[in-house]
Amino acid sequence: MARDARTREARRDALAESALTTLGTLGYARTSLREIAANSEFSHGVVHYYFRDKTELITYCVRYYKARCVHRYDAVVDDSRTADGLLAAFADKLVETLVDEAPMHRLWYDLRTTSMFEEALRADVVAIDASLQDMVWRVVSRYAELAGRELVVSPGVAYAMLDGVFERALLRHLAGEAGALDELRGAVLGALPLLLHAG
Amino acid sequence: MARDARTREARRDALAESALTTLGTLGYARTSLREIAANSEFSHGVVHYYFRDKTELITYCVRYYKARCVHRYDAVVDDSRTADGLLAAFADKLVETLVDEAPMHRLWYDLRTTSMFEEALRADVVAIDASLQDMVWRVVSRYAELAGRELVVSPGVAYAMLDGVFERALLRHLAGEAGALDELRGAVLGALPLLLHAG
DNA sequence: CCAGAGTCTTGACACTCGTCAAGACTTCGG
DNA sequence: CCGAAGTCTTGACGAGTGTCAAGACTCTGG
Repeated sequence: MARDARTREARRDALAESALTTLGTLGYARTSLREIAANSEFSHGVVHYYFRDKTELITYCVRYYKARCVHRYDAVVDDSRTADGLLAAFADKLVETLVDEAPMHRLWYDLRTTSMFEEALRADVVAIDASLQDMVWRVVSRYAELAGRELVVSPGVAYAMLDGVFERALLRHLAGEAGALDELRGAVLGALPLLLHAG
Repeated sequence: MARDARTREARRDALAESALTTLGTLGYARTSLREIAANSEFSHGVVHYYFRDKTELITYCVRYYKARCVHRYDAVVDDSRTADGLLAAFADKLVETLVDEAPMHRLWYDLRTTSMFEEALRADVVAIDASLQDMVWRVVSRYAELAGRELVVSPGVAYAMLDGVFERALLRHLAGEAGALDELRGAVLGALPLLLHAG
């Protein structure tokens, strides 16, 4: 009989979970449906039972991924009581997530870059990028508020700069460069104050 | 008879040229040797006459690409006589190259991201990244010199921040967002002064 | 308990890929 | 002008891909 819609959604999520694991390991281009299925408890044919095609699965994954990462630093914002405390906590959290979720982060950069070539991904990537920008802006603007000073950059520029620093750290970390994590922490501690108005 | 070694090198360069065009259009993952050959005056089999395998061709392309882009802003550095003049010229040049060579830039980001998954690319990517960092540092340090002030960021951080801003602008430009170019120019004009010591 | 709807597996399809071998074409020294 | 060395094309191969259809399995309502 018709299975509960909730169960069906659970199956889709389970496949998305396996897909994200595979994508984080192999990257977007080298991930096949058979490999995703092999990393799950199902066979390769079942994918087309729950998803129309590969694109729909990937898109579903991307949204699934987004939902669980855009509030990663909210606790830092809520719990910090001083500008310096927020800054230190944010830097530490960035380092932590870079290490703990390196595959997911490189997957995100992979998807974002791929969207420069494949229009099918573009809309979702742009939406996630905006969410990440908001996430960063919550941190940065709270930081300015605690410091009692104005910000001299727009949300987009603040996000772009921090993202550039993070992407570089991820690349170096994955390349096995030992100093990458400390450089990330130091870069954030040094860079965020620059975004505040001198007065 | 044995063809001139110079001619052989010219063939390799011609293939690299076609490969770069194709890579810039389709991206690393979707570029096949047949497609590269189709964009050249040769047939698909000739690739293995001049290159051992696909990896060697790609690697050759990457080095070929690097050689012609890492001195892109040297004229800006050499010709500018004031800090503000250098800043404006640099911002304009960034916008210009983003527009004129968008496919090459997205290819670079594609290769860099792919190197997070494929170790074969990593060494070359790290080398190019270092060259780009040097290129940016030549601009930034000359800017500080002309301004008569010290820089408060390391070469790595300066590069990462500018690169983040540029990558974001490229993404938005390719997505058809009209304001991307002006935002890039404005971001650079606003951000570089922040890297100078206040005193 | 059993018929049937729902779920999942298996195997096949058409296609593309990198690679390579066989041979045709080109060029040039003798 | 001929033969050989160099250059290039053609066609094939095995592997891997997304997709889908046919059937086996599972579970539940009557």
